[in-house]
Amino acid sequence: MSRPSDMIQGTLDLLILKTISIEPKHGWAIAKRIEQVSEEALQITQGALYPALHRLEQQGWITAEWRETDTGREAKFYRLTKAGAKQLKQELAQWERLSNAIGLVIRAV
Amino acid sequence: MSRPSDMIQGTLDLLILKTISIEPKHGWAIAKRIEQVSEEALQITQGALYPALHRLEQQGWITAEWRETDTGREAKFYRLTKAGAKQLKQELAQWERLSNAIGLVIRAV
DNA sequence: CAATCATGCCTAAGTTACTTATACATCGCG
DNA sequence: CGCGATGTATAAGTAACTTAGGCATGATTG
Repeated sequence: MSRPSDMIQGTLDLLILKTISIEPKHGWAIAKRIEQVSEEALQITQGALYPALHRLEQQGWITAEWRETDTGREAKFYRLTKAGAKQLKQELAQWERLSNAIGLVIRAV
Repeated sequence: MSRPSDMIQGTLDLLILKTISIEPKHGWAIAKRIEQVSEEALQITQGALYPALHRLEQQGWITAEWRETDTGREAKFYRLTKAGAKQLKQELAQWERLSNAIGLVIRAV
């Protein structure tokens, strides 16, 4: 038992891609940003975050580079690739399509 | 490889509960109804449907009864229990909360 | 009248993306 | 100098799918 969680399965990739599309960030900052923007409704655990980042990197949708953070430590900054931007667009469209569809069902009478 | 699918993981229970909350239905009809109401955006495969129904029944959220369909054949009609109605309410609230949160993230600038 | 499609229920094996738990390192602070 | 915050990472377990079957009956059609 684990549900209900503070995640909708399969949306993490979308959230990550969207977040770094605005500005490259390191993993920890990506998670914090998503949590903050969602008003703490979404919680990104590290066990979900890092595997997702590696997944996205392996797909060629993001690339990593070690840089220094504001706080003066080394961290892996991720940015979108061109393929990643395309993927983001697709995942956004897919999300809109499916979440609207669910809306139709749950508001049906 | 299987994604992207025509499902958002974890929402099938909600869709089923909502659908039979309007009127008891048999499995096959539930799937057809969801597909129709969603304007074919959602596709419910039988491999997802029947395990979900058994899951929900085991949780005590729905109960089954063999009855005759319009087309004159025997089918298992499912209806919501009281606990199921409560569960539906919770899952609706959870969906609203999380899908809104995702909306915040994907519309952030 | 036989074949095929639609209706209806079901299960097994494989995959994916989570959860939970753990490990490790550095920095700032009291 | 210990502890919380910052930062990356992996392993084991699990839930809910996908894919691919199987089975039975009623209706349609060539």
